[in-house]
Amino acid sequence: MTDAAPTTIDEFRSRLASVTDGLPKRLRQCADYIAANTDRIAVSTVAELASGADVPPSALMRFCQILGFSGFSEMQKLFRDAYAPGWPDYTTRLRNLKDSGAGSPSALLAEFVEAGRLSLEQLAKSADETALSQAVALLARADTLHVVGLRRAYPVASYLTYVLEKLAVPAILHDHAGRLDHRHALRPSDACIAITFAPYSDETLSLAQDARSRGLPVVGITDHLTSPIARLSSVVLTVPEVDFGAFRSLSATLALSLALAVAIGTARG
Amino acid sequence: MTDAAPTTIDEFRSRLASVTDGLPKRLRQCADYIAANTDRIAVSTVAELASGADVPPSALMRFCQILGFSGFSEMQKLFRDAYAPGWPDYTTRLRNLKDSGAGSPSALLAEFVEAGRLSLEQLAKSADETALSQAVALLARADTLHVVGLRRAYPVASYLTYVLEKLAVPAILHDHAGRLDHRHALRPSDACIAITFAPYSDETLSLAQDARSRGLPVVGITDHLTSPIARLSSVVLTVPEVDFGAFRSLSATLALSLALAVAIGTARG
DNA sequence: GGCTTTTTGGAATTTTTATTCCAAAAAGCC
DNA sequence: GGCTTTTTGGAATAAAAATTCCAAAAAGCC
Repeated sequence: MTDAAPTTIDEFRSRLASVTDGLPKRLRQCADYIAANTDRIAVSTVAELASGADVPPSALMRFCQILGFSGFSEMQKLFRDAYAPGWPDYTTRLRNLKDSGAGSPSALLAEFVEAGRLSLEQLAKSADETALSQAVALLARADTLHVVGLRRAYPVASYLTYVLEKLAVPAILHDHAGRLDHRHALRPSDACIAITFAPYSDETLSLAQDARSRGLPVVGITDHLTSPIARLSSVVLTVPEVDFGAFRSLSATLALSLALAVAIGTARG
Repeated sequence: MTDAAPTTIDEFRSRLASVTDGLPKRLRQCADYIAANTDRIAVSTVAELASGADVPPSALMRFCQILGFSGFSEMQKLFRDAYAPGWPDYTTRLRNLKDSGAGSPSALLAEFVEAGRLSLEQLAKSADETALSQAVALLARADTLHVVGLRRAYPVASYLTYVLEKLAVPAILHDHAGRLDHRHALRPSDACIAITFAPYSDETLSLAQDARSRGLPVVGITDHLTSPIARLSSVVLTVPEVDFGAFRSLSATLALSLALAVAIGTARG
């Protein structure tokens, strides 16, 4: 109760977690609200936070003291010092880039950077952890992984295959080079990763279909749960990719693919 | 002078820019300091900002009014409210993902998302606008673009080629499939884009060397100005890609490549 | 160089915000 | 059910911050 005040945000979080249980009703409301709105501490007043937590200001004051601070101000100082908004000089710079005129290379770069960043943020927010774990489990116990992705999904498919290979996971990239078809390489103990975005590529769907009818598990990486690949897949991973102009950044898709590959590599030991 | 107060941060910035010239000494100090520290407005007091700008608090108050606000508090409100969509649940969510245990798929995803985001931010901060414009100019007046990038640079090279093709810019991907070599396709009126990261691929360097000795302009996309591709290039674009584990996110490289491709497409009309 | 206008700094004031304290309510205990 | 302890809400107070105002200084003008 009279411990020293947390001096870092990580310390703050663990203190918060350790103190939350065994707190009376009102103080618990404070703890819950603060945990869910940690980011607003730096820019709010006691009254604002208290009303958000639906408690009187005095309750919130007491709560700050329970965490070890002398009062609200001391707690706020921690967050104000650490405050680095999602736009330090980064946003300023983006703005400068864009200001150099619509259509200029710099402005385009700014747009694509922004599209990539948004995609990644949305991925973090919307990623389905359960599906991801299922996909890893499924793919980790397969012998060989068959990766397919064409057109704009091709860079992802090729990188995924590259990383899998580096991790000593047997993987075949079905790239349709020379219209050669390796679908007879699909063995029942294998698994398939199919990547496709609207407009969905027939060749990709066809390979997934083939894998499915041979009894291979199929993991689909696509843009929506309504994508045609969904019906063919055992597990579907959706990626909310933000386009700029007609082109998608692929940042989110690559991040997801990398995570998938490394998780598979780890699971296989 | 008595315009309405800015209601968005963009508006704020342009107001600031338009008002800065023709301001007396002290007020100008305010303008400069605020422009450089916009991000701290939300979490500072008048006194703190004033002392940062090395002016008395009253000067800063006057400055707020010149911008159209009734006072400092109104200006601060703009930034405190706008802060909501910076980290709101995104950072919390990332944290949750990571908390699910080191090595878990979710934790890996969080790491790659973070690596990608950092890469993009650094790219925005460090991008060399001049070099980018030069590269676009050089590539826009070439007949055919020869794109080369192997191993981990291959996904980038392939996507770049895909996008160029979509934009009706003639492009050849030198993918070394079947060890076939297209270097005789290099014509003096063409140009070359070579992408390579440490450890630099010999084949990529060799093709760039060839292009150079035939008098083609070479644009290098690489990790450092000291990269071996730099000596072979007419223009070098560096990308500060953040790795996680042994693998790079490629987000920044792809964003840069996309911007390059679209700028070339636009410049060619 | 004197006069007018603009700019400046700081002290005084007002407003807002944080913090304390205590009586009432609730919860726990015998 | 009465007694003790804990928890709570709100009014009172203290502290801090924002804002105003004005006299002095500086700059501009004739």
